[in-house]
Amino acid sequence: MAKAIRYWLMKSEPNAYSITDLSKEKKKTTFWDGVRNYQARNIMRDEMKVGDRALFYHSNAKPPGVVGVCKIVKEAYPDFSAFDPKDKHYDPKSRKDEPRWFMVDIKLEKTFDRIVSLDEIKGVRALSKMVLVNNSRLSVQPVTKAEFDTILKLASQPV
DNA sequence: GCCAACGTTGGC
DNA sequence: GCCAACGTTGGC
Repeated sequence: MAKAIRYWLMKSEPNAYSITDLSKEKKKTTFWDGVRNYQARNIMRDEMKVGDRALFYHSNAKPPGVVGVCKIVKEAYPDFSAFDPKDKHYDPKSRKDEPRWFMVDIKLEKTFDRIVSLDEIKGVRALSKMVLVNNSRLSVQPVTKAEFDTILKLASQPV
């Protein structure tokens, strides 16, 4: 039997890159570059597998919250934005022969009819253990299947 | 724009 | 290896 898929949450500031931007991409697919946090990198590099699902979260938004679902379509490979001195996320310590930062490709699967806001998430008991609520700074984080399903259910219900 | 909570850096 | 200083994240 195939290994069970896993669930994640990935943050982006909509000012920088929103779910609408992703929806306009060719094949609705993009590479998740610019992650410069080791914990987040390790998750992408070591744990994310093709077929896994990720909640797409808008941070620094009004309101912040989950806005859709994506699917991992390509497993970790070197984040080339770290090699480009002109890139905002340039890191001279990452070298092509020894890359420090990695990224995955994600494909938009569904944009929610409504945002499931952080405020709402905080009010749901079943979601009180989410990493989002307890270690709010991690930009790529694990989500349990139960949490994932709960968010999907909320998104399908009127506010 | 503020600032708390983290993460990273670098001197020692 | 400690820890102060600094930088970043992200909610508010």
